[in-house]
Amino acid sequence: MIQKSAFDFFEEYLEKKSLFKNADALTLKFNPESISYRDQEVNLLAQILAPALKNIKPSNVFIYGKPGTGKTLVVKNVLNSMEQISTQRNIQLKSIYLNCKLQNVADTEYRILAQLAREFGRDIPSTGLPTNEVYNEFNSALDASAKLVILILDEIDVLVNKCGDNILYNLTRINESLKNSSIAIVGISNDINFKNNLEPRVKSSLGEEEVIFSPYDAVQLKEILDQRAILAFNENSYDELVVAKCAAYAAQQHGDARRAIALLRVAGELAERSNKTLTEEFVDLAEKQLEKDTVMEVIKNLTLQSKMVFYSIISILKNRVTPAFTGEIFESYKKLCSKNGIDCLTQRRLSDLIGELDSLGMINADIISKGRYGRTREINLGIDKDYANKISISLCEDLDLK
DNA sequence: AGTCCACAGGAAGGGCAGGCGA
DNA sequence: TCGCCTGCCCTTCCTGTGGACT
Repeated sequence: MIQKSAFDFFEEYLEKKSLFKNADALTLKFNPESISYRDQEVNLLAQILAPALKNIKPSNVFIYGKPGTGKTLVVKNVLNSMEQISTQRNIQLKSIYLNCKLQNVADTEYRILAQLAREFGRDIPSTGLPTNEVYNEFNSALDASAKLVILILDEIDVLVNKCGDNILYNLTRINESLKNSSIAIVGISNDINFKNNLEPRVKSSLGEEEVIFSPYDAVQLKEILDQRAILAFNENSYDELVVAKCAAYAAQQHGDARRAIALLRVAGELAERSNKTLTEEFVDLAEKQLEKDTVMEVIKNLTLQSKMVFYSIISILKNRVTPAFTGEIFESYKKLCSKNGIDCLTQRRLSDLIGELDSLGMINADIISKGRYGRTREINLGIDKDYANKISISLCEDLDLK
């Protein structure tokens, strides 16, 4: 048999008519002209922020809603419009967007301030300066710019959970020391109870306005997907039922439009690779694929010790139906470490790592009491067992375990 | 009602790497 | 080179906890 060369493959690929007309319409970076079912939220946010165009500091705003409900899209859309107008009319306005979930970028007080100071051209090292000094740098740069700044802190709950709420208090207090500028904060959070956990002094200095985004229902999701599908795919390249199925899947997951769009994109890519039109079967395959991609991505980013702990958990659970407990996982982990010459952490630290694996969804760990036999975590796998076994094999190879 | 177990999880601090200015 | 600052990972020490057992 003559082997097909990569050259032939690419030739064929270029000749073939693609399912996609504009695949970008199904990506996160795509910015639609209008945002369906979010008129109220757009108007409310625009009303709150509008004073900035007259150089009056607007109220701080908190935006709540489940993932994929259009929060970030709406905020970016409103601020784009404001920036267009401010450029046209020479209004001194600047918006800065920071995602507090981005590790090593904006996930600590120091890093956020350093990023902000850099936005104004100040050269701040990634570590080394006292936080106070970075505050001073940012203050003076901001004041010198004589601009009104709207600071968007996306996933603000992640920041506060990690670093406490002091940073929010300090950011709101900056205004007191500014002569020529001011700063307003737009906080975006997936956690609707986020503000309840803030200290009263922070709450009073921060939360002046709130906008709440409710989840999309299946009908709304379908219409959103319909619009994107028309932009993304060529005519007759997909089955009408595909969009409905993607919408239904996403509606089950608290109306997450982001997930629905990703599902449609992956289903399209799978169909394209199979040289077929996009039908319902590819949506099922895409759902499985997305699930696996998420898990693999999480595992790839785990530290060595977290991988060791996860491997120990899979090893214990793979051959039984009953859950595991912290103590036995620690024992198994210790043996694994000593067998492989790896430094063993304390049980205290292991407990934290189990908590982290739980919050990542890799395992389900519930605290239970076994009465006289103590209090512990009851641990089950958060992923499919067969898939966990495959992961355990790949971890074994990755870590070169004996 | 008191005891006991097997942890959970908070607080404090050590050690390290990376960066700065003197 | 040294002292000082940061973030990060980790340990040690400690108190708290829920329910079975006595």
